Formats: sequence, C-alpha cells, structure tokens
Amino acid sequence: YISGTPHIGHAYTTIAADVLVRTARAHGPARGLTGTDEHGQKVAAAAAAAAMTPQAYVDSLAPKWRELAPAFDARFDDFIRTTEPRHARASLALFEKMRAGGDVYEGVYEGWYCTNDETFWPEAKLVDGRCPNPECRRPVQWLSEKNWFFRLSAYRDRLLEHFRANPEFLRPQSRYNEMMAVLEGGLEDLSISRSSFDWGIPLPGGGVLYVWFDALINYISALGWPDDPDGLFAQFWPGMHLIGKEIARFHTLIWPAMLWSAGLPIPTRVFAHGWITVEGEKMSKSLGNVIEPFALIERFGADSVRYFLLREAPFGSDFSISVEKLRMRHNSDLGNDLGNLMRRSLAMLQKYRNGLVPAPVEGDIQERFADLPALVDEHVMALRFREALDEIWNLVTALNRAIDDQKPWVLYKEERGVELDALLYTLCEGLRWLSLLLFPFMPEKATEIWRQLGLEGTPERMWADELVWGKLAANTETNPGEALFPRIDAPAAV
RNA sequence: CGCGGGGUGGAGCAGUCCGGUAGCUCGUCGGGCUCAUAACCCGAAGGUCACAGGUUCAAAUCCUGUCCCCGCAACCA
Repeated sequence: YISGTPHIGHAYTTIAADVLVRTARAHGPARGLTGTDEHGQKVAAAAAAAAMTPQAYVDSLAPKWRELAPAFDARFDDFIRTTEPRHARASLALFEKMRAGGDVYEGVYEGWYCTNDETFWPEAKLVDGRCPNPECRRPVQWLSEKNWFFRLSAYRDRLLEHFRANPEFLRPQSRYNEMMAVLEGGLEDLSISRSSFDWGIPLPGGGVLYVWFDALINYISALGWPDDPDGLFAQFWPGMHLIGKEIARFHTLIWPAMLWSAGLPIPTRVFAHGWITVEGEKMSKSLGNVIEPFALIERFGADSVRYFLLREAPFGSDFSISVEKLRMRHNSDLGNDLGNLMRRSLAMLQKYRNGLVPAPVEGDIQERFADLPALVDEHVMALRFREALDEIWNLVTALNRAIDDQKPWVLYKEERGVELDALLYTLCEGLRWLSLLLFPFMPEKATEIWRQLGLEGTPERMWADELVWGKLAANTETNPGEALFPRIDAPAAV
C-alpha cells in the first residue's frame, strides 16, 4: 500500500519473499511478484492535501517503492502498480465473472458518515453521537449509497472447511486461530464498490471498485489473467502470499472467496509475518525511531541486513530490532564465523598449497551434512528462515571446529600431506556448499565466496546438480581477497 | 467483561499446539590454539520457566484464577 516512503518493515516482507523465490528457483521455475496498491480514499485525501491529482501523487511516490527491492538485492520478475491498465482490465473481468455467477448484487451501503474525515463509523464507535476522531468530533450524518455487494457470507462454510482440512493454509498458528475465530463468528457480505469518491477502478454503471477488492486481484492481473497471453497464469497460479499480519483477513477469507466465486484456484498458502519494533516500541515518526532502510544498507550492506532480519527472530512473530543488534550479528555471525572461516581457509591453502585445491575426498563432514540441502529447502519453503540459517551455521561451526581439531599448521610442519590435503579440500568444498546454500539469503556475499574459491559465474544454480560433494575440482585456483564482512565498530561513545 | 501478543539464567530469544532430564545467541569466567577480521575451539558459572491453585506417576508445556508489560481498535508489512 502506497503511502509516504518505505520503511524497514516493507523491506522485511520484500526480503523474505526474495529468499523464498530464490530458493525455489534452485529447484525449478519460480516467479516473484511485488508492487504497489495505489487506490482508495486515503490516497485521494493525501493527494488533495498535497494539491495534486491522485494519479500525479502516486506517480510521485511509486519510484521510491520500486527502488526498495533492488536496493536489498531482491529480484522480482514483475512489479505491478494497481493503477496500470492491465490491472483494471483484470479487476473488471473478475468483477463481471463474479456477477455472472450470481455472487455480486446491488445493495445499499449505509452508516454514520463523517464528511470531514470521509469515513463511515460503526454506531458503537460514536462518541456522544459525534465523530470519534478526537481531532474532529463533528456531528455525523446517516448516509446511504447504492453499491455493489459480494455475497461473502455464502462462503463461510466452505472457508471453514478449507481451514480445517488445510491447517497449513495460513501460518503462523496464531493468525490461523484468529481467522478461525472470525469464521466461527460468521461473515457478512462485503461492499465492493464506492460511489462517494472516484479514485479507483471505474465501474461501467458508475462508482469505483473498493480499494481492497481491486488490490487483491494484483496477484493474478500481473500474471496476465484473464487472457494469459504468456501462459504465466497457467504456469504459476496458484501461488503463495507473503503479507503482514494485519491483512490476513483480506488474504485468507475475502480473497479465496472471490476466487472461488469466479471459479479460480485459491492460493496454496498464506504466510502472515509479524511486526518489526524498534527496541520494543512501535516505529513511529513522533517517537523518532523510524529505521530507514536505505540508511541501513549504506552502513551494513544489503546482505547483512537481509541476514539479520531473517536470523534474529522466528519469522511470524513480532520482533524488536536495533542497529546495535544488527551490528553484533554482523560482527559475530558473519564476520567472525563465516567471513573468518573463509579467510583462514583460503590463507592456509595459499600458504601450504599455493592456493590450489587438492583432490576431492570424502569424510565426516561430507557424511554429516549430506542432508543439509534438503533440510534447508524444507525450512525455507515453510518460511522457517531462522531454522534454515541455524542449520547452515552448523556447517560453518563444524568447519571452524575441524580446523582447530586437526591443526593444519602442525600437519604442515610434520609433513603429513595426505591429512592436510583432506582437510583443505573439505574446507573448500564446504565453502562451496555454503556459497550455494547462502545464495538465496545473501546473493552478493555468496557470489563473492564463489569467486574467491576460483569458480566461474555465480552460485545461482540448481541444487540437485551442484550440491554434490566432490564437485569442486582438484587444482582449482583460488583467489583469496578482501574480508567478506569487515568488522564494524560501535560509534565512539558520546 | 473489546481484540491480539508477551512475562523462561546478566541481555535478547527458542521450547508451550502433540506434558517426560530447560535449549540457543550474546555477555561473564577459566583453558587451548596461532591459519585467520583482537578472530577460532573447549569447558564452567548462572534459571523456584510472572504468581496462586488444580489435573497427572510426571507441567515452562494442560485446566482455573490473579498480577504486570506491549501492540491494535481510520486500509500501517
């Protein structure tokens, strides 16, 4: 939803989706979509306040949003704005299809309306019969407008059934429970058009589509539905949705009902992640604690931020971030554990074997981590990013430990070449695995590991072909280089 | 009785749905090592799992009640 500029929370969703898509691509075709939702009364009001037309207003904001994903190295295949013609076409087509099926009818939308706030208020919210907005408190009027309604109530039982039969449909559990409670309480029909303002997709008979009704459709309009000229809809729908927890209701109740109504398949799974808070408090301009994504990238690099957001807390629950925590993670996990592992490994290879990779060997590490790729894949596909990274870090730790256990500097001094070669190979091949496995999480740094190992291209490859122990060829010439994650010191005390 | 989340060693968090020796990261202390980004490895200390009842052979985990903290309650991920 387009409003102001993106903050770190938006980046969170974007990054998680990117990791998911990149991991999926390591197994076959996958497509990632993001974009902006640009209609609605709020946008119209904000535009008016800025003395702009709504279109000019959203046009002025959209570029910042389009930059967000690339800034974090998130590569999506498409970026859709709900103000694009392709989206209007699909939205109207879906509307018509639902109407033809008998689920859309004309009705009267009415309630207490505050003209100043341009908002309908439920009776219970009114304060002494006036607008509940503390800064308004004007008298409200009873307004009724003729609108289109969607027979959402008719889908309640089917939704309940679907939820019960597919406990994985909505994750995490807390959101699932919440939606079950809503369903058990019953669903009311939904007004899906507005006639009191005009910033939206115009309907043939007058009025515009309700912003949420059209916004949800972006997932299929971007795939080319209904004409599907490129076959994308056929190939990639139904897909998965990654959203913030506050819009679970729209994505798991209303959206599936809309799709069913039009005879289309519903999303395979919806994952509603939690909020990011700053030092335990909600980010807000008045508190002055907003973390600006572009500033973080400048200081830590996109990959460290990506890593931090997905490693720090279980995906799904709210979590509290701080720049200091990010700095600690950067230094300890990335710099000390991973970066230093690569550095010391390649330094020894350089020193003892002129930087040439010895012949492939198998061993404990290879055996112990044979299942790692499958495990990581399983975790990522279930949005357990933290668990996936925990598993990957077990390999990092195991390699660091192997160095300490086997003391290559002693092996070298005592001229125990076979043992030394075996260890050095294990380290290099382990690093190659790490590069492949970490690519979805940290594309740039993973590629740097790949490069320093002396490999061609990038680690964006099919796991089934590449994550085979022993694939790193003997005599590969490594290119040890700069530290992967240079230490970042705390700002000097003030 | 509005809705939701949470209270677990110094800090930050897992574990709670499907009861069975309380786990991770950071920090602290001690040791090892010297290839490496003052990095790495090993070991130790440290917790009445908010409180009170209950169920059970057994409860952080289930049930009941209480206290405290934090979000939300205009379409903000």
